[in-house]
Amino acid sequence: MLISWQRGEQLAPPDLSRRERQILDALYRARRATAAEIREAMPQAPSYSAVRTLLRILEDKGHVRHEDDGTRYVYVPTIERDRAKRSALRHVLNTFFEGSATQAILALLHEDSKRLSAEDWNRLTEMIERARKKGA
Amino acid sequence: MLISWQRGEQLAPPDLSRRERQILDALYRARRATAAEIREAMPQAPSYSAVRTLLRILEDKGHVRHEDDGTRYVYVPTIERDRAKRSALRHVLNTFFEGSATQAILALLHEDSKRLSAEDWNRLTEMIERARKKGA
DNA sequence: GCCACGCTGCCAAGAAATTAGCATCGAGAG
DNA sequence: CTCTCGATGCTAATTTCTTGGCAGCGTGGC
Repeated sequence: MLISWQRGEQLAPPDLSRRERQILDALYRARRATAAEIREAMPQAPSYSAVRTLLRILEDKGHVRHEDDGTRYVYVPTIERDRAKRSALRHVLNTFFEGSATQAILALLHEDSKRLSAEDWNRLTEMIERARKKGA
Repeated sequence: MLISWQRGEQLAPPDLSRRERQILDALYRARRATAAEIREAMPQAPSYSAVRTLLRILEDKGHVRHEDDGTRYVYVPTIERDRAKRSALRHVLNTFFEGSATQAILALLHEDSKRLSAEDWNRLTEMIERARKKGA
């Protein structure tokens, strides 16, 4: 059997440990936050001290930087949200959708169809039209 | 600042180590594969022996099972692809799209708009219509 | 000035993950 | 039957992660 990876991409081992990933994800979600805030946002959070250590490590590895806010640090991801976003999407696409955005969209629709309002649907259709023109 | 997690979900620490995730992902991509095949599909792969060990651990943890194929093992994820798929999507949604499928779809369209054929677009529109009716 | 508080820096122990190596076993060829 | 090959089971050692703890520093209250 042949297992192929699509496009030379986040194929590399994540380079982040489990906890590091968890923290980085929380940070992406928050966009910017202090160690304490991140910790609060984490279920089954490790100690405050641990979070700080991990943030320091993430900073070493270049995934995160901090800004001084008075006496404390506010952390921010270094890789732009947008790039990280696309990378994450692509990873899911490659793992579960054979790299096909269309398939993924279908899954998303299926997942959320009950929650969407009429207005959402209209916006969606509109979005597609716009994207279609842009792409063509 | 308040960082909120949406829906009680994969919030738990992944419970899988970096390597375990990597291997499980490869397996989801392949749908079924032997240790050797998985290893070949991994960039910066560890030794064959390591891959086997990790598969055994994944089996212990219940994420994977194996079937005998003659003299060797073929591994398969135990959690249905579909469920894993949804879980992965939701995670990305929560991390980068504020839980909004619509936003994610927009990103996917943006990402792929150049690659889609006219036929793809039609199918997409059709999909939306169908999902819309089904949801309503 | 002096203390309490909130935060940071650093470190070293303990736990977990990761790896390689070796012993084994069964199938098939000669 | 016997040897070889390809696979597996297991385990011990190493590396990396993860954690808590403690010292230090600046700010604000009293």
